[in-house]
Amino acid sequence: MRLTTKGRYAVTAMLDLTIHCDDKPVSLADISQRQSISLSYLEQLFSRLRQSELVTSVRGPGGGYRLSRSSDSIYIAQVIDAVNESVDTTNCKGKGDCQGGEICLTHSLWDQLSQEIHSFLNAISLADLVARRDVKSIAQRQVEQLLILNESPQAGAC
Amino acid sequence: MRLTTKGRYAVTAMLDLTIHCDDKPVSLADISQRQSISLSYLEQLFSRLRQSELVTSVRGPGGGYRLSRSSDSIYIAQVIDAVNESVDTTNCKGKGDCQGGEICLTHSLWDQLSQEIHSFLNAISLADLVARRDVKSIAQRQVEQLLILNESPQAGAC
DNA sequence: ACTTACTTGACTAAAATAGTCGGGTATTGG
DNA sequence: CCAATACCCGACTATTTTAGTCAAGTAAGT
Ligand code: FES
Ligand code: FES
Repeated sequence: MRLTTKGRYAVTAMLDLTIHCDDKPVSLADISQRQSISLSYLEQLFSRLRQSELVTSVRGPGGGYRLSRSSDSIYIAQVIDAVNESVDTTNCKGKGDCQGGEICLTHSLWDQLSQEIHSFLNAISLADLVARRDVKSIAQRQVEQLLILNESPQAGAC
Repeated sequence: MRLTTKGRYAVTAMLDLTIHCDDKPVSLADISQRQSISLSYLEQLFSRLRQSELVTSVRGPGGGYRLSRSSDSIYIAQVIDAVNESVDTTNCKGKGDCQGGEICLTHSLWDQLSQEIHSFLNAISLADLVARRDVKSIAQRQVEQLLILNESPQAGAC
């Protein structure tokens, strides 16, 4: 099992994408600033997200990324899977051959745990997260901090 | 979050300890053979398990390790915590200061997931695992394989 | 004494993480 | 057309973690 900043960044970026406009695509530079994630790293992550068809891209000036479908049909587990290749906690990738081809003592435990985690993350959509009170207020704060920092008078709060 | 072979080995070894006798202490050499885990690595793990007071040690010939208390009051989460320092999935160790001292967008999600995993692993005791049908039969297989391999006529199946 | 088996600490090869860097290519506003 | 924007892609790297090894002990039983 791996759940590190890679997966966290991916979910954070997708959430930022969900929050900021359904009309115009969002550039990685914007996400990078708001979420304090390195631009180059974001590019790497979005390459995977695009391959998994969670986002679509628009090139050229004014371009950026868009969710490929409605935010209530994109689940956290899918985002993590896209960048992190599964939340499997078994050692054998579910095959049951840990101990020289044979199943090990604790296989069933890890198998069960994996299912538990997966169903938890698969029950939460991006839309669910956006609806949370704390997420709303943090997003608000991030936008305000950025306006102060940039002094850019683009008041277009979608 | 980290859940790697370190945690898995620890749980496996503790389970082996639970299965093999409540009367005489179990040596690491035995566990090493049955579970195919390097002896030196086991020593390292048991050092942590002993510090967390999950096992007690007996030195000298015939010595080994014993569970420090009844197997139905040792939970998987405790074993993993002992070697793996928590199954926390947040980036901030629960402090909420990911983003330059401020809380990040996804903190509450990871916090919730951590609690989910912890309560799952904290609801399963070593005794619960031993009672499982698959665990019983795998343990049986391991003992038989070892007898064939060693030709040691210690028929003392506790 | 001698052997068994725990105890401790330092060391290491290999892998994964968390990025960076440098060049592309498509699009569009002027 | 042209230059700026912003996605696209692959290679490269420092750091950290994992998964161990190795050596030199110490305590206890026979
Ligand atoms: S984890 Fe699946 S066989 Fe060991
Ligand atoms: S994970 Fe806790 S603040 Fe970001």
